[in-house]
Amino acid sequence: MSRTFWFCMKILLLHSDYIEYEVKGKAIKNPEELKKRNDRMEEALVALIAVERKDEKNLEGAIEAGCEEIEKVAEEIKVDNIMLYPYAHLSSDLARPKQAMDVLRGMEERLRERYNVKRAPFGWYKAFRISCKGHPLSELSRDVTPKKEKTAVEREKEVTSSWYILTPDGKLIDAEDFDYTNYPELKKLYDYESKGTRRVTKEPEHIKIMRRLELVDYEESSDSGNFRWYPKGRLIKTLLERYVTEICRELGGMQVETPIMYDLDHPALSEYVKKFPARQYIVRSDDKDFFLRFAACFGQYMIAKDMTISYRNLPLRLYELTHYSFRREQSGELSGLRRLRTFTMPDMHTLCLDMKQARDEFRRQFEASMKWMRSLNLDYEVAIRFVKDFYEENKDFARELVRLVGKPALVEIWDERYFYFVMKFEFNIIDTTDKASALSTVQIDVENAKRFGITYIDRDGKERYPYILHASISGSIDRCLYALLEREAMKIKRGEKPMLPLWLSPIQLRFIPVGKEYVDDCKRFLREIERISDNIEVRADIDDREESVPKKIRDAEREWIPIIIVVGEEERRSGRFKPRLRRDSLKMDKDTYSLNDIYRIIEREVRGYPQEKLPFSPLVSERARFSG
RNA sequence: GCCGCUGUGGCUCAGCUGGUAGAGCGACACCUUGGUAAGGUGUAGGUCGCGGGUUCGAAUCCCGCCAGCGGCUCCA
Repeated sequence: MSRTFWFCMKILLLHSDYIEYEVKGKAIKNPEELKKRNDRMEEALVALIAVERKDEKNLEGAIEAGCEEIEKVAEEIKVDNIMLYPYAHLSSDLARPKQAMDVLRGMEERLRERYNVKRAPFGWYKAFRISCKGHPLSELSRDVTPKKEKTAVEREKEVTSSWYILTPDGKLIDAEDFDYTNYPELKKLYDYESKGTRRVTKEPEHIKIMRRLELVDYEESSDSGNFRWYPKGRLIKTLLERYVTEICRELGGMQVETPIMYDLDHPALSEYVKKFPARQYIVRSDDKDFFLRFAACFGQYMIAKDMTISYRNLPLRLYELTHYSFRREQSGELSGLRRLRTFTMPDMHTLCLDMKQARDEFRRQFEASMKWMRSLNLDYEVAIRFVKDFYEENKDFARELVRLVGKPALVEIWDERYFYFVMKFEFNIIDTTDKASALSTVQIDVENAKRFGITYIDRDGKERYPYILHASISGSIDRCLYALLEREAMKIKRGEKPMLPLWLSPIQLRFIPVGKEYVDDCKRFLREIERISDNIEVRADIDDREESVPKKIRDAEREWIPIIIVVGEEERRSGRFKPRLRRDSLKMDKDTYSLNDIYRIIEREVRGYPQEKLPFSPLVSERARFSG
């Protein structure tokens, strides 16, 4: 089973008349400090112990389980004396010395509560003599599986969920009884979230599209779920990153940058990370293990705990674009741009004075997320999740959020809290295979301020723990591209032309000369557009290849280019054009367009969004192909 | 991670009751000098995912591995 880890400490138990040893010399570089060079114990249960590498993942658990085994035997054979004796030869996969010593010391301390305990020093060669009693119970070996703290996943399983639909007019309806006639996608979200079993499925459409459009591709020489981004894909990603960063800064986020890896042994971090075993990439450096961050939480907690914060400074927001976050998902869980092992995500943490302030900030961030989804022209389904008690106290707040989005939302209520938050929302998009994926999300965290020692000084001069909002306004940037492509793929199925929002289109405008003698005219038009634009970068290019006009139009259409202009004698003479406009909404009420009209169309669509130049030569003939 | 399916030129795929490879697109060259979704001809390009095995001989059969997709699981 993937989530069960057998941490094995090896113990050999001997019931002895006596044991004695004498230290001879160092066995490791930095052995334990010696208190005695030799020692002896009568009528002792001798525990020869090897702490294994796997025990390192849960030192406390190893100590506890190891002691339990020893106590069980001590009970049976009725001894009061226990000798703990480090004995490396029982294992070929030893823990590192520091960790092993910690375990042995921990066991000594705990056993001392009920027994006379001696412990042979760690890291020394010793001569020893044991007189074993030889009765049936006098020689036992044990593989010890430590006590394991329950993971969040396991705890979640014990929590029961209730599902409802909350309508904009404030009605909470059992999700099974809701009439989904006008909300087919909300039904898909509910089915996916609550039941999650599907039969007929195929590859999601975005995978072929992202490769065909030369946006993103697999990278076989890396680990699974680590992709390469071609210029057009990187351009889109850059624009998304810049825009979500703008939104977060407008919300008051102070942009910071934090390390991508953290010490696995850090007390507060490890306690937290342990709840998600085997979800991390581990990087080894000298003798230390580091895990790669799966969000920006840690870095920002570490900053926040060292800050001097007054109640007057709240709400206080730290923001970072995690380029990258790492989650070592199981191989079978990876899927195109939907689920990666390495991805980019904005992560903002807002420290709040009290629950009222937390709600106010939550609402602002909820609205910012709505703005984000609108900018990407994405339809989404809203899920809001609460711990039951918290919902009871915040019913009005729930209604308010649903009123803001103006459509019914899926509400999940947990009977108890299994994780760090009391409430969260997500905006989910439904893809071509009817799967739901979360994009924007905000959570109210009531636990981590205490765990990480994040405090502010209140009016009365006392230290208090703030509530912490975790916000990812866009969700994973990679996943946003997945969402864009999937939603366009659905349009293709309905017979509509796919198109990215103009501000994200790698090429917004293409000139197609009818013959090579018109390439110079196209260049002239291109310069003219550039001259007209002031703050806007119009991404325009020229298909100067020696191909037929229909062929070049076909290629431009297949690239989803929103505005295509054929240039020949007519256009050279008049300076007026008959553009192919991919969406009716781009059209103006006229037969022919001037360059100025074309510019105005683009400007209208991209104003207020980040601007980037064309990421390659404006001459199509000069560009190499990246993939199919 | 487990189970299933897939893996053949840059891309999409054919060939697979064993006799060492084909097409279309793309690239390149030439012809065509084009008016709103594929103009024509030709050329080059392949350790048939990787590693073993069976066989006189393996893209084809067997075993192992890797990768992709799907299902389970999972999604901090």
